[in-house]
Amino acid sequence: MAFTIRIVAGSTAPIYRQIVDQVTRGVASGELSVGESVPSVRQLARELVINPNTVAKAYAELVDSGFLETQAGKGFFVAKRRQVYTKAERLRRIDESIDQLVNQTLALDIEPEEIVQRLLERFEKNLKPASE
Amino acid sequence: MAFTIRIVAGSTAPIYRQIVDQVTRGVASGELSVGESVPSVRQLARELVINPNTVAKAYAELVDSGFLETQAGKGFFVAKRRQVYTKAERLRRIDESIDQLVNQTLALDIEPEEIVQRLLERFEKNLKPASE
Amino acid sequence: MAFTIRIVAGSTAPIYRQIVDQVTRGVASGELSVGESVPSVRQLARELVINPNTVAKAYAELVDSGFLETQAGKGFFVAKRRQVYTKAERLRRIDESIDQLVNQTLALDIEPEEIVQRLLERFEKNLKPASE
Amino acid sequence: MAFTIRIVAGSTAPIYRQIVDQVTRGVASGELSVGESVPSVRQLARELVINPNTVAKAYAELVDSGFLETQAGKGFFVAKRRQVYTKAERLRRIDESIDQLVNQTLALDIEPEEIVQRLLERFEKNLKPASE
DNA sequence: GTGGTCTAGACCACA
DNA sequence: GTGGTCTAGACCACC
Repeated sequence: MAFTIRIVAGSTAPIYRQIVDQVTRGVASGELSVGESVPSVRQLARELVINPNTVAKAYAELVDSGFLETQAGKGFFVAKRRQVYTKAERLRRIDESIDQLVNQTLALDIEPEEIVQRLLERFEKNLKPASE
Repeated sequence: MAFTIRIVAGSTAPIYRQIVDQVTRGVASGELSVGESVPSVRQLARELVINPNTVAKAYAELVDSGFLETQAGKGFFVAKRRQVYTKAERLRRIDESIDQLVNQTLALDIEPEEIVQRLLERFEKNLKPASE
Repeated sequence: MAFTIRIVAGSTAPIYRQIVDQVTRGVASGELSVGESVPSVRQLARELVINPNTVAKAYAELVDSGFLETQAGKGFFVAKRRQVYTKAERLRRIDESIDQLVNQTLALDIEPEEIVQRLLERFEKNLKPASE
Repeated sequence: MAFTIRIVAGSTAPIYRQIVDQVTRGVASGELSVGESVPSVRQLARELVINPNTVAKAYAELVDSGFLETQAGKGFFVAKRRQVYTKAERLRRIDESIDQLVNQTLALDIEPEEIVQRLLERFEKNLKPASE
């Protein structure tokens, strides 16, 4: 079964980010297993009707962050998971996102409980290998 | 003690965003009370060693979202708190922040439980008008 | 025929306001439909012979009030119509315009009846998707 | 009975505008009659705790638009009403305000009927010599 | 002194 | 090519 990636046109997230996120999730959820190949840059670009540069950029970032490996002439494969950022660096980055969420919660006058509930729902939806 | 704003150089958040967030927090936490003035555009720009336009952009956004009011020739003042956005619009905006947090969590391979815990800590710290 | 925007030099309204108003009308009248793109910041700036920042400021306001959406690197698009502001906030904003009209009417010594009549005419002209 | 002017601190309208508007209304409503004197610049500035320049500027505009006359060494008096703008010019100016109101009505998705009703209320309230 | 608007031009991220 | 951010500096209205 081929791993499929979908681009949401209207999304605020840039296309290359959407690709990165979906591959990341595929690996995290186990839908993509170590050693498995992902679509070639050109093929995925054709499928999604986007610029190959955009796919290449996404894959480059995935290689950089340790999710993919490239084998010259053969394509991209799911890498053995390794951490590229130190724990401290990862927490610093995630804390910026947490801060922003807390700020928005205050700014929009929403109950923290409501935020936590929505966050948990989102985590559940994204962690199970979607049947969709 | 005067209300102070600090810009973090290494942050991914743009300067004007950092100003918006900190004033928002100041108002939400009660550190800034209704009718109180905030530093003038030029003064804050001098303090932070940034361009006045950058401060003006941040303040304009705060006026639009109902946190500040302006009196031409006199300055910006903390506005009476009011609900500007519909519930649907507020959820739409908060969901963008939640999505970003979920994506980062997966991308950085951090346990959702850890995120939720950190978020709860942050809420506690920010919702009680800290002694700080 | 492409959607065109015109700037009136002698107007008291600032340029960016004129752009905001005309795009708003275009969307409200249906001349611009959902998903359609508006001229790029740079192109419109060239056409109107104004600074790109001025266009950007207008577009940013239109995004904030829910009329446009942005896709970085691709442009601005007409957003699906949604209610962004609470009823109270909308009345607060419209009352500012009403106040200004009443003040001008008194200052210019014009009969209120004449104002009401002109206003009604204007509503009729603008609310039916004109053949123009 | 002295003619009193009140300044609303939180208003978006500049102070000098508020003075101009209130004197204009006083004349239009008949509360101030031809030949009657208005408070001196210095006295009004003291009363309102504002800068005398601000009062002077307002009075200058009222003289310019024909509502007041000045008699050297004696003060300012309500002038015999005369029109300083041509009818066409007055309509052009008022039309800008009408346009803005129509735009806001479209932008905020408010029923024209509601606008007309609020406008009429406002006219009524402002035309009768307020007992307040 | 204050804010509001506009220009010119730079650098970056994204497609 | 697109938008997003920031700087530098101008001119105006208002206090």
